[in-house]
Amino acid sequence: MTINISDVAKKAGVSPSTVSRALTRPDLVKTATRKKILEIVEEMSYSPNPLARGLMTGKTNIIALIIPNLTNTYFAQMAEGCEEALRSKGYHLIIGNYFEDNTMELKVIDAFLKRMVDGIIIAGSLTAKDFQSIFGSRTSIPVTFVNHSAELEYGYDSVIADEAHGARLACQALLERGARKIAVVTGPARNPYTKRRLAPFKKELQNANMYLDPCYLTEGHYGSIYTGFEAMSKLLSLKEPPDGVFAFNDTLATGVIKAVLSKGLNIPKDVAVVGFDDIPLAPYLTPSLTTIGSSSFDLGKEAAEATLGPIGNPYRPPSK
Amino acid sequence: MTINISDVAKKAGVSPSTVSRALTRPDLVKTATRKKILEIVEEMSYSPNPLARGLMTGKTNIIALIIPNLTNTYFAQMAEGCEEALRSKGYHLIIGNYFEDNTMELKVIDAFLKRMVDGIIIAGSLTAKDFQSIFGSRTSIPVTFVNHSAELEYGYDSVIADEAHGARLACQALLERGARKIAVVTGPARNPYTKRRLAPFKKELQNANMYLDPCYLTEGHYGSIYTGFEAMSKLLSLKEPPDGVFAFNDTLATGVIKAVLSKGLNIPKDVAVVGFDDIPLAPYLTPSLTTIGSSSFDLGKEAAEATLGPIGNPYRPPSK
DNA sequence: TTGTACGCGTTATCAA
DNA sequence: TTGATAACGCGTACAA
Repeated sequence: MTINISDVAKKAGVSPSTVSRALTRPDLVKTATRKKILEIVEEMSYSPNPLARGLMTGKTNIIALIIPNLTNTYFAQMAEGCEEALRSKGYHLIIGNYFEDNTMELKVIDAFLKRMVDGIIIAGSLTAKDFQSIFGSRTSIPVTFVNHSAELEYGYDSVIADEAHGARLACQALLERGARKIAVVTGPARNPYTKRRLAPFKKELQNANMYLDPCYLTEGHYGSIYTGFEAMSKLLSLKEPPDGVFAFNDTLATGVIKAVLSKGLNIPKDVAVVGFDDIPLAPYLTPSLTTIGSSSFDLGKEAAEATLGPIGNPYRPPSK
Repeated sequence: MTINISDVAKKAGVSPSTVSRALTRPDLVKTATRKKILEIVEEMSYSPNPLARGLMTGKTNIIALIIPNLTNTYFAQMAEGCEEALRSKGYHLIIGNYFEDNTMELKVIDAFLKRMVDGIIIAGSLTAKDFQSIFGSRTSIPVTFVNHSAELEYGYDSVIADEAHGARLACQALLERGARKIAVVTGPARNPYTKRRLAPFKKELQNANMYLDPCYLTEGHYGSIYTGFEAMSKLLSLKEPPDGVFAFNDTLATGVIKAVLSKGLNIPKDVAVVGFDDIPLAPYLTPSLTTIGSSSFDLGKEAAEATLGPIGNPYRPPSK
């Protein structure tokens, strides 16, 4: 049926092992033989069966990415970053979208461990601590956490955006625009993104001798524009509405802007709005959304590279 | 190291083949033995090595999705639809994003064929005809085309949105809003999406005794908000600017809106804008974008189901 | 530098 | 209904 290594060997007048070597460790094969073998490989357009190869090496050349959803451009970009980095090294990206359902997140990871992926990138809600206690005994493949800060102590790699810096910049941006009654629309309080953005933001406010009034602290959901709309609507109905808002991601910010405009207010004259993350849409929202970047594409790329790091790349990537 | 089928067999006091049967075709095994085997499987938390299994069966339980990018929510939703459908049947989705580069599209498909995926879903620029002539001889796995209309004749499945209907609705929506000088911002002229939307739109215009003035026919790129902005800016600088615009997807529409507003014009009073696709962001753009739906999530789901159809599902999906 | 022989973990075949 | 044996296609000791 499909052509295999012995077919090539026969045609080249060598043994299968020599073909194998010519493909995986060319330096072990005499130049002449190697050249001939590679020619025939080309000619017959042979390519090694990855399943058989995997069975021997214990590798699948597949990396899994765990994310809450794909329609949030933040994660879509991250996936693109992963894919680009992986492909250049002959690896493939398998998607583990858990649709914002934490129970499903565990099932998805479980399935990937069974599937024997070569590495896992977790940009989800699971912490290294929990991963350790749930899956730790079952695997020794590299796991990289994205945007979880304290994972190193558990022996996992971690790639994080400098969110503290971003949060401080966001605060400064609002102050520069003259905002004095500053509110925030955060994601869920227990979410690590939220924590890492809120604390430095508050601290920066204090540096300016201000503080975050508790009634200006509202909460939405990172995946839902609507919750941003709701939160901002509430803020605007206060007897003393804010004149500056920091939305904790651009999804929320989109809802915030909608709420402001639907009350007939002007941005940034009446209310200044600053978001986080840098989805490509941002500059085209009307009015333009001021956003603090934390390129998720780069984050994904770095996570992929970190994951491949310990694995190395024993086989040449599919040439051509 | 990792536990295998003989370990289970030994503990259960049966042969490996019986364990295999108990797992893959339970009806061939006596109830008592099966029950005992499954218990032990559970107890040892054994799960079959997918590589070895694949080597025997010739299946990987992986389906590839070919798309131009992931940051366009249209395709992100499609991927989500695919993944949901696949996971429920024990399959996995591997991402083939070709970053809008048609040369890369071919390489990506080539890589997947080598990887021995069980099926391919192509939502890209490649037509069935070209796929046939380039890869036809190399594979017998099911291939499903998304939004390419004339693929059946080449023996491939095809899932398409009813774009003609959508285009007609878009036209009607503009007319109802009183638009009489109607322009379009299309994607690339040779793109199949463009073709399938443009013709019916023109025809519907004719039904209203109007026609599409060539100078109102502008072209952008489906992946770029900015080209929509540019195209619309051009239209607005005509001595007789349009009072209604059909943008061929919501990415373009976003740019179009930005262009209109930046000229100080009002939507929909001065210019009515209608888009295509139904990205979740649309209702939150300001002003709201009128959009004709063609749910890409469902499209992806249906494509996945069509792809699995001929494959069937010989193994029970990873239980629990 | 190359070939032989074996093993990776599973399913398929066939006989019992 | 079950077990023994032979594949699947490859990489790797080991010997030559």
